[in-house]
Formats: sequence, structure tokens, C-alpha cells
Amino acid sequence: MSAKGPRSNTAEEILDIAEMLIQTRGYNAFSFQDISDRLGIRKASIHYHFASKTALGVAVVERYSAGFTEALQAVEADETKSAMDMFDCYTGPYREFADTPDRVCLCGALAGEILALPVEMRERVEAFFKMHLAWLKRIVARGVKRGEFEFSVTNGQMARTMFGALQGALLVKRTTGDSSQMSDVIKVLKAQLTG
Amino acid sequence: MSAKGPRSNTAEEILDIAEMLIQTRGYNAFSFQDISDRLGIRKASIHYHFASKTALGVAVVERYSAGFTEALQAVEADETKSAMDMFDCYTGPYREFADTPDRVCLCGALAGEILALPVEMRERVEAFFKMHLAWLKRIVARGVKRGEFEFSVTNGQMARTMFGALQGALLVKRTTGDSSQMSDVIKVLKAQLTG
DNA sequence: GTCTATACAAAGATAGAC
DNA sequence: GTCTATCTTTGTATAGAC
Repeated sequence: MSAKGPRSNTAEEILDIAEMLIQTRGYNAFSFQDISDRLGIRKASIHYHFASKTALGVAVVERYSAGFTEALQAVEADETKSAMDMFDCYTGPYREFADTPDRVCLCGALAGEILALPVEMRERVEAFFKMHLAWLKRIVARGVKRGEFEFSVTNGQMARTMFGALQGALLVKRTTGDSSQMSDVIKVLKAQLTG
Repeated sequence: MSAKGPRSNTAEEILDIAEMLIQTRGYNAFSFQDISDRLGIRKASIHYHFASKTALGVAVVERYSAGFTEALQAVEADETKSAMDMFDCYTGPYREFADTPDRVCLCGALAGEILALPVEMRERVEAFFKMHLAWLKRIVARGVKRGEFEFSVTNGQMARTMFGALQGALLVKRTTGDSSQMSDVIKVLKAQLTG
């Protein structure tokens, strides 16, 4: 994570809108015109803040990724939390997305079109995924060590399953419109962790 | 499902290529030019077989959906199979996709860009999803009734979790490139079914 | 920083010859 | 059925005025 200088208000608004558009429609299905319509400035003006669509996409992923990573680090550092508490913190954003119509995790959305993404974005999405998996594996291992969790597969297998299940649940929930999808999945995952 | 007449070879080849392109790049990120390049006919000629891109997309989904539905019906009708056998049959295509680089389930791919899809396609993707969920719920219920399965959530919750986990696993596997993702998830799901 | 104007490429689609 | 040619729209991007 390189240290980025402070950004202008307009640049931040562009990032907000772009993030929302990617989460709802995907990277390849949104245009500068869409941002222009919502922000009220001409699409050419967007290029003043972000030289290219690729640069904008990269900035969106980096901002999102940095915020998420920071939050996860804070959760992990809190020694007063049980492993299950940490897992509950982790699922918080997923529950929020599930309650927001048509919205999925940014990187889940981008993962769906990973091969149609500029390489600069692809690398960052991959790195973000791997960060999630590594974090979950550490939390799972912690729960096992403390005697909170008990299951019959490896920690890595459990972490992967949980991550995939949560990402998949967002996908399914948006398509079927069934908001109970997410809470069902979390319930099953928690039952699974405790054996 | 309306009864479609037999299609020409070229039309079938177009469908094959379009299906592959949607599975790897997504609907909005492929063009008639991509098909033209691979098939060796000019892009205008594609319009002879499919009037519009929407019509082509619909045809791809319907063919895929019909094939999948038929296969699932056959599995379900086979009384000699245990519920776990049926689940193993169900996961077959997922395991295949997981072993094919860069390929995911067609409808998982389309689900990622559902809001950026023509309505005609959206409806069909939604229906296909609901068919999967209903089928899984029936198989799960069957396993419970026969004493094969045992778990602490409802049949519907279990079916949703399994479907989401499998779709999510394909997504994660493609992004991380880790082919063991799918077998890990299936292993966990099976452990979960048997309590 | 935002505007108008414009360049340039690619997309989906149609018309008509062969 | 496939071709060439063309139309129209949309997309990303740049130049230069304000």
C-alpha cells in the first residue's frame, strides 16, 4: 500500500460513484458518462482527476482494499475478542451488503470479470483475495488453538470454504432477491466452526 | 421451455463460442467480433443466425439451462441412488469447471453482472438459479428422510448454503488460481451434511 | 477545475450483392 | 448463408478556451 496524498472532494466523489457502479453493474458495464450523469460534471472533466478508466478502477480497488485491510488488522489485534467475535466482525460487511439491494462485495464483483479486467486491476484484486484468505485462516487457527472451534478439515480448507460461501451468498442473494440467504449461510458456517 | 427446432451447425458453433466467452469474460465484455475471429466468418453474418446480441445471449442461457435441468431430472429420478450419490452427481460439473482454467458456471458468470444484462436474460438466469435451489432442497430433504443426512439447520438453509458455496468456490478458484478450492469446499459440505 | 469540441476506435445492427 | 459496405451510437481520450 503506497502512501497516497489527500484527494480532492471531487476525486473522492468520483471514486464513490465508480465504486457503487462497479458493485452493481461491474467494471466493463459502466462508463464515464454514468459518472458524469450522477455527479453533474461533464465526462471530459473526469479525466482531470483520473487519467484513464484503468487508473480510476485501480484507485477504487486500492481505496476499498486499504479500508478493508485496516479494519481487519484492528479486529485481529484486539486480544479481548474471541475468535468467534472476530468472525462476527468479519461477516459484518457481508451482512450490510446483503441488506443493500443489488450490492455485492467490490472484489466479488470484479472477480466475476477478472479476465476482462486491465492487468493492473487484476493483480490488485488477486492480492486482496489472498489477504482475506490468509486473515481467515489465522482467525480459524486461533479459534482451534483456544478450543473455541472444532472441525474435521484443515484450517486452510475451512477458511477457503467460508470465504467462498460468503462471496457466493452475495451473488445468489442478489439474483434471487432473497435477503435471508446471507444470514442462513452465516448460521451454517458458525455451526460448522463449532463442530 | 419452448420446443426449439434443430439448429444449423453454424448456429451451434456460435452458441458454443458465445457460451465459452461468457463463462470466461462475461456477457458485456464479449463482442460479435470475438466470435467472428474464432469462427472465421464476418461479424455481420452472425446476425443471420441471431438477430441481436440479446437474442444470442438468451439462446445461450436457454440451451445451457435446458441441458442442466434435464441432467438433474435424470439424477433425481434414479431410485437406486442415495442422496449423497445425487449430491456427488450435482457437484460433477463444478469439479469439471474447477479443472478448466478460467471457466466458471455460466449462470454464476451472468449473476455477477445481472444488473447489466438485458431483462430477457435476467429473467432466465433468475429462473435457472431457483431451479437449482429447489432441486438441492429436494435432494437434501430426501437424505434427511432416509437417515443419510443430519444437521442442525433447515433443509432450505442447507440447500442455499451449498449452492452459494459452490458458486463462490468457482469465483475464488479462478481468481486465486488455486484448483484445490473446489475439492476443499465439497469436502466440507459433505462433512456438514452427515453431521 | 470544468467546459466545449473533437478525434478515434469499437460496438451492434442493417442493406443489398453474390 | 456469407460477403462488403455503411449507419448510428457509445466509449475512451485529448486539445485548448475559460
